[in-house]
Amino acid sequence: MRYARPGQPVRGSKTGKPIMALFDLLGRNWALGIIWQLSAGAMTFRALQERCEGVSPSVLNTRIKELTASGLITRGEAGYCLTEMGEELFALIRPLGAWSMDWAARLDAPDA
Amino acid sequence: MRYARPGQPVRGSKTGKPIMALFDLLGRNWALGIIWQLSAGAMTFRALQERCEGVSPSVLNTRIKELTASGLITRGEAGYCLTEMGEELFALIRPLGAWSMDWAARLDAPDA
DNA sequence: TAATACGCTACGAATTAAATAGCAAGAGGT
DNA sequence: ACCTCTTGCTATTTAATTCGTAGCGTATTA
Repeated sequence: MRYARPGQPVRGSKTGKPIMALFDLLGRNWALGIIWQLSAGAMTFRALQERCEGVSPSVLNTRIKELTASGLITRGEAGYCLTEMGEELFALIRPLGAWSMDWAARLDAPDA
Repeated sequence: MRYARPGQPVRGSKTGKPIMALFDLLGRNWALGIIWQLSAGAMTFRALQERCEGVSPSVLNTRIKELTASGLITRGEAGYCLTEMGEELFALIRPLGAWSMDWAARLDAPDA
């Protein structure tokens, strides 16, 4: 398996620029969703799967491995959770929650 | 083609929550990279393709349509560019640039 | 002992992306 | 008119990813 890591070429990025490695990592199905859900606290594999609307275990497992290798999540006593870096990243993407609601409203009423 | 739009079920999201629709949209290959590159200003299809490390035209074209339908990018005189909403979104993800460099450094030296 | 929850793995099918070639339209020059 | 170039994009084939489902092995609880 090929993991997205800064400093080396990754899928879709021949330069290995950190931001492109990050985009490659996050630009996979459910990667952002997993971080988002884990921000609520540690949870088991199956709880996480359920929160991610029943994503298939194979995809979930793959994402977990990628995110773990990238130092964003880890597995503790209470299940999977964000690492310190993962919490930092979540703090950055957190505003997307509020913004997405604005976005949704404006897509419904483009003349706002 | 099935576009990611808030308010209705999308790929991987049966609930239609705005944040999940957004994650679905951004969680596709090159979606984030395209927004990132367009923040530098309007550019032609081929210029954008070149900046995205030679992404295939079919993928680029698909992403352009999705992002256009979602109101994040548009096509003006000088080529493709971010809409007002696109600029807003970029402002939110912009901090990822600096953070990703920290992240890269800490992955190389985990004992920092 | 049975039942349950757990973290996964296997595998075929479906979807998505990549790679490459090339077309039609427009601009510009000769 | 003709050639050349750029542009936006489509077509086609092939590769990679994701999905959906079934189920295994272990641990815990009843």
